[in-house]
Amino acid sequence: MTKFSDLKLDPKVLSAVAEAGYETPTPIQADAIPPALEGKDVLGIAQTGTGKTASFTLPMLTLLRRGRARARMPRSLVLCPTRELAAQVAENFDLYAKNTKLTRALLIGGVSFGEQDKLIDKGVDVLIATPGRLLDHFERGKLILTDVKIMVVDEADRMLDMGFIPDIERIFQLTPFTRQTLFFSATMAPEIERITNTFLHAPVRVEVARQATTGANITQKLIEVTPARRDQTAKTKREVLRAVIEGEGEACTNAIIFCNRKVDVDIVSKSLQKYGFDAAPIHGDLDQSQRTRTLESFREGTLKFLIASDVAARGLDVPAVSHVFNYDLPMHAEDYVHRIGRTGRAGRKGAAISIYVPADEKFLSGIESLIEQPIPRGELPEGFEISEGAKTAPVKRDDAKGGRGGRGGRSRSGSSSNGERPSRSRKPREDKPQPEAVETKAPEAAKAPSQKVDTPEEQQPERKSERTPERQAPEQRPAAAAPARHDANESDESRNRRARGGRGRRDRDNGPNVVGMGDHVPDFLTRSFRPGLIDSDEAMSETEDSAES
DNA sequence: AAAAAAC
Repeated sequence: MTKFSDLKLDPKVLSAVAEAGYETPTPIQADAIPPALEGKDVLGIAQTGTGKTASFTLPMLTLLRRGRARARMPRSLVLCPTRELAAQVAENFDLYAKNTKLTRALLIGGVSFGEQDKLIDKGVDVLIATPGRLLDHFERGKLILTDVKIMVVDEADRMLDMGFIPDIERIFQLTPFTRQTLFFSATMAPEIERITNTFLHAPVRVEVARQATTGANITQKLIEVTPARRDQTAKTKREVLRAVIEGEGEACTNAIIFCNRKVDVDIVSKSLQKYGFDAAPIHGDLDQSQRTRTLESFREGTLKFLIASDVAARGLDVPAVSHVFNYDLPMHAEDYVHRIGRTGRAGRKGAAISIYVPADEKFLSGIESLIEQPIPRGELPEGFEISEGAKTAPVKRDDAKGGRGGRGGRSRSGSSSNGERPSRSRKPREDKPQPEAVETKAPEAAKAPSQKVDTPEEQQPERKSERTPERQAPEQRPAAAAPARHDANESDESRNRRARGGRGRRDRDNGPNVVGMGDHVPDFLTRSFRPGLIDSDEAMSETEDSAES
């Protein structure tokens, strides 16, 4: 069997590989490294998790050992679709270059130019970049690409998905025709084919068998959920998520929870935090520094639950994730494979549990036909019912918590988006028998305290002095205690809701009184609800709105 | 139909 030592790598590079504990190359490494070392173009068709990064890093370093970088003229270029992937490649580079004097710069967005400029000016051997920032540097005249000897395109199909192909073509054209190109893609879409035909010269095609789409060591499960009412879908899914996580118990050492939308990443993350889970969000709208920090702590194991958009679906190397949860089924079947591929890596066991609602039917059938098998249906842990079980909320209710539960159930009705007043002025439950509506609300409120009701309070002690959280259902607290970023979401949502129907409805209900209501509103609010922060904030803004209209 | 990436 081939060893790294058989591969004609530079001794300094080889020693770093050995020091990192690697002896035997993966198939793609064994196949791609030799032609790359010969200076040939390589077209690698491989998924992430196959050892792709080293398959271009090691030959690059070896080839670059001859020669030196000149100011502003990098000698090689690695392009990645996301900042995190670029950072990861940079880490790999550091690892394997540590015994050499080769230098690199990481050019990604979201961070200041200063440091990057400095490195470029000094001259680096390798630029690792996302396309936008690279072109930005170029357009500012900071960067000369005519000395690029080796160019790597990583995750080309994802670049395609993300609309980067024009940028990639442009960058290709800025580099010398004589460069060596190493090009990696998980699939060969027609557009990818076209690019490779245009920019690669007689490439050696290296293909690793498609990852068993669903690694045998990954246990998959699908939890079917039918929410009681469509407008409760999100809340129900959060309940189910918590139940499923808790159902996994100790087996779940850490997990990535995927959502399709950034806003849901924030909401789910915040919701889990509120229930005492060690959770943090990651998606493209967050500060790069926060993204980096969050990912770092997740890797270190100090963060247990990473709530993620598909920014984290592919390529992120987090060695030991015990679980992947799909809060949303991905819309693209491919992404399902990528997402669950975050667990069960390196031969470890993994579990992938997905939440399914009827609206996901299209996505599910796409996934199941891609992986050529049905995802085994699972059940919710004890206390929950599924399938027809319109409400997945537990039917049982802990009497000891009765008072709190009842109260929580009531105040929760509109708490999640500050929609108290609109929903309150709505004709009560005209579409539902009242008892049922009550029943769907009370159980969660009752269940929540039985879980970790005290934890959120411990986590947010600074709020205690301002309000009386112990009298409020957990679901209600965070809106006030939430970080500013999320508050913005919440208030947007509530603003929209008011704009759409809340106020209109109330106008109908209350007639002209509404307009002149400003001074009276606080009174009715204080009588009907706890005068918490949420309510008074809401009262303020709505009062102002009303006064203007 | 959504996310990601430049400022």
